[in-house]
Amino acid sequence: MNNSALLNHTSMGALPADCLAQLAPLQQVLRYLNGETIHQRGEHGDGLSIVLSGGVKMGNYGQDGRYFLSKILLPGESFGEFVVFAGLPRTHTAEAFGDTEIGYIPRQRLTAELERSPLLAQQLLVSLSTRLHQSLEALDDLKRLPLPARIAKALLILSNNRQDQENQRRCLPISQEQLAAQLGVSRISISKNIKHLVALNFIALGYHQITIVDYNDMSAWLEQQSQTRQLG
Amino acid sequence: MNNSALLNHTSMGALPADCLAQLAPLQQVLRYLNGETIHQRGEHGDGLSIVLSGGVKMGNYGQDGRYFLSKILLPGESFGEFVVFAGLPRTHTAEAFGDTEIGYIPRQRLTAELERSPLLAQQLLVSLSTRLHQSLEALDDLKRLPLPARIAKALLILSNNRQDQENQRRCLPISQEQLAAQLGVSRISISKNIKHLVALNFIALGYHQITIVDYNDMSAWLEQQSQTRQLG
DNA sequence: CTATAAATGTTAACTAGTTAACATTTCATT
DNA sequence: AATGAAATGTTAACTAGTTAACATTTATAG
Repeated sequence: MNNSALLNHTSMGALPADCLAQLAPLQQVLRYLNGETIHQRGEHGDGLSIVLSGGVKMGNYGQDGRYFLSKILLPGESFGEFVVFAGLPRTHTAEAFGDTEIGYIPRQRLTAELERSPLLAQQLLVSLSTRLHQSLEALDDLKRLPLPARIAKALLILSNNRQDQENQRRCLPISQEQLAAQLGVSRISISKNIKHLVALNFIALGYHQITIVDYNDMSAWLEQQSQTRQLG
Repeated sequence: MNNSALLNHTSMGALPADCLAQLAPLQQVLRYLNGETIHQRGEHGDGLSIVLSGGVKMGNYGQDGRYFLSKILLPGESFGEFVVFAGLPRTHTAEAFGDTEIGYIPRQRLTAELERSPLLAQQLLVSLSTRLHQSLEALDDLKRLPLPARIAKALLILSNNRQDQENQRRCLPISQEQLAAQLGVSRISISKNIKHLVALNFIALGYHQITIVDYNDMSAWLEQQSQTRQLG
C-alpha cells in the first residue's frame, strides 16, 4: 500500500456529495482489510456499493495468473450498478486497496428511493453515462493509439486528478511498474516507449516519479495523435 | 448494404417498447441516406438519439484511415446519453447503415420528462448499465482472451441475436471479413485462428457463412477459457 | 555507513499480430 | 457454360508487443 498518484485523484464519474448524503441512511457499512476480496468476477449481487473510505482495486486475473488492473475506485465512487439494474454478473474481481469501508444499499431500498427522488436518478444517470464514456474511450484508445500516446494520456489524466494543477510542470509519484499495470502492458514496453515522450521534452523520468515538463505541449501532441481522419 | 447477421439481432441494452412509445411524442424525426454521416467523433450535441429504422454504424478512423467498427445500432437502441447527461463529446463517428430514421429528443424535453416519470429513468438506468457492462466486458476480453476465444464469443453473441435458436446448430450469414472488422483484427488473423474452432468441431466454415455446429460445447469451452484464477 | 529492497535500463529470444501479394474457390449474371 | 466479383486460403516479410535474465541506480532501514 503506497501513497501513489492513484490515491490523490478526484474522479469523474463519482457521485456528488448531496447524493452521497441522501443515500447514507439507506446503506449498511461493510468493512474490509487491506487486500481482502470484496467480490469475484462472475458473482451476482443485489445491491449498489459506494466507497466510503479506502479504495477498491478492480481487475481480473488471466488464466496464467497475470493480473490486469482496470481501475482503482476511491471514496465517492460507486460500483455494482449493472448488478442492481440489469441483473448482470460482476465483470471484475474487487479487492480492498487499504483498509476500506463500503456503503451497501440493497436493491429494493435503492429503487424505492429512486421512485421518490428524480434528482437521485439524474445523478446516477450522469455517473453511469460518464463511466460509459470513459469505457468507450478506453476501448477506442486501445485499438487506435500507439503506446506512447496511451502513456501520455494516462499521465495527463493522472496529473489532472491531483491538486497541484497550478502550472505546466507536474510531478507524479508513480513507478513505471504501476503505469504498466494500469495500461496492461509490460514494464519493458513502458520503459522503451516512454523514451519517446522524454525525447519530445514532454516529461522527465525519476525514481518512482515522472514529471510532466510541459502539460500543454503534451496535450496538444496527444490531440494530434488522436485525430480522426475526416470523411469524404 | 447487405442483409447480414448484424441486421437480425435484438440487442440487449435497447429501450423497451413502452419506453419508446413514451418518448415518441417528444422527438423530432431526422432522416439520413445510407452512408450519410450523422455526427463525427469529438462533436458535442445536446440531445438523446434513438434509432427508429435502419441502423447506425458506430466506429472511428485511425490516422492511417483504417476503420474500426465499434457497433451497429439497430431500431430501439439509443445513443448520445453521455452527451446529454454529462456534456461529454461524441466518442464515435456515426454513419447511417441503410436509409435511417433517428428520433431526436432535445435535452430540456428529456430532463423534463425524467422529472415526471421515474419509470423512464429506471429504464434508462437499465439500458446504460447494460451497455457499461458490455463495454467493460469487451475491454476485459481484449486483454485477457486469446483470439480464438474472442472469435467464439463474437459468434455466440451473433447467434444469440438471431431468431433460429431452436437447436444446437445455428447458421450465421457473415463473412470472415465482417467478423474481422467487428473484432478489430485482420482477415488473415481470423482465417488462421478460426481454424482452432473448426478443429474443435465447434463450427463449420462456408462461403459468406459460418455454422455453429455445437452451441453448448463451444459455450462451455469459452467459459473455461474465460475462467479467472481463484485468489489465495 | 552499509546492507538490502525497490526501481530502472537493456539485451536477447520469442509470439501474435500486421500488410502485401497471389492463388483458389464460390456465387451470381448473363 | 462463361465471365467476373466476392470470399477464402496461404505464404513471406515485418512490427510491436511479450518473458527472461541480468546490470545498474536509488532510496531506506539498521
